[in-house]
Amino acid sequence: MNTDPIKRSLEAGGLRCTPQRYAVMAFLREHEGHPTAAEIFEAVNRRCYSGKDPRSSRATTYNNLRDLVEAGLVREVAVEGRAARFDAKGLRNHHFICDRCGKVEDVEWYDVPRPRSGSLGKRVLRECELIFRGLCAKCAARRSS
Amino acid sequence: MNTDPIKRSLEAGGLRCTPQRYAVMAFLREHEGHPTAAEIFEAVNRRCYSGKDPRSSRATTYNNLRDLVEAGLVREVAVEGRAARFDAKGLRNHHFICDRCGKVEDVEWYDVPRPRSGSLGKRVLRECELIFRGLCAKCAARRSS
DNA sequence: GTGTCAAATTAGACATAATCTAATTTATTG
DNA sequence: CAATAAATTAGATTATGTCTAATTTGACAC
Repeated sequence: MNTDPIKRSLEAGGLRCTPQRYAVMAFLREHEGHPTAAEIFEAVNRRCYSGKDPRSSRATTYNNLRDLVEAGLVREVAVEGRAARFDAKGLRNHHFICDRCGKVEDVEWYDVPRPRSGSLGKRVLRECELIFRGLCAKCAARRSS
Repeated sequence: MNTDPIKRSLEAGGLRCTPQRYAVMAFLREHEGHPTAAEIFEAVNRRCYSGKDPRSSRATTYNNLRDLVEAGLVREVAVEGRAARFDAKGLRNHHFICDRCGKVEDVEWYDVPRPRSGSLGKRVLRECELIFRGLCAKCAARRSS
């Protein structure tokens, strides 16, 4: 009986369940932050997520991230900066980006009022995310010291 | 008498007013979209914004974009995708990102209700931007054809 | 358990985006 | 005009991401 949630979500997304994909999903699900592809690549090669030899090539990690994003299982986080960042598509979050250190933190989701009628013209709205900016708790504490 | 707004804004930001910087600011102020650094580099080398030889090296364009962002005169737009995108810090906008074609469009600003008390913990909030996602007018029209 | 086969992986080459470096130029100021 | 720190430069370098052809493999049918 197939009860593993990662395996089920891959299959639901039309993707084969390979050890490399499993490792990426497992890492993103237990990792709190928003890692870059390089961080994900290093992680899946450092620790065994799937019980098998975890080695994965860089191209595979990039390919898999793209496939998982397209399948809706992983989301790329909209942040400034050089490298793309990812998180597993669990609960939706808003994000807080620190002006000083650049850290991206999850903020509990709440629904945002839609823009007033006509504001979006003929666009079709799917989602509305908030990006908060300011100083994270750590940088705010440093500034007032 | 120094009345040029670009020159004044550079000086207010603590930066020397060089022809290369002037050209970047001028381009971003009149450009509606959110160009990449490569597009900015090509533009400032294609057309004379400052009345002088517009040539600028790639490193200079990148250096200047970084300095202008740090000085608060230009903002990097938070979007997914490979290359950073920029706009001049004029009127604040929200953004609409198309799921299909990736285009980033400005949406007229309105203030968003702040998150409920305690939600942000000890962070210091400066700004709250909305990112809308869905289909742009063009892609929405194509889909229903 | 075996065979099939399309999906996926691989390793390294390649492409794109962005940064670094040391020498040189220049904007600003006195 | 001279001084000087800020800025520019050109190309090397690094970081990020993609491509390619050969090989492997997950899932399925039998």
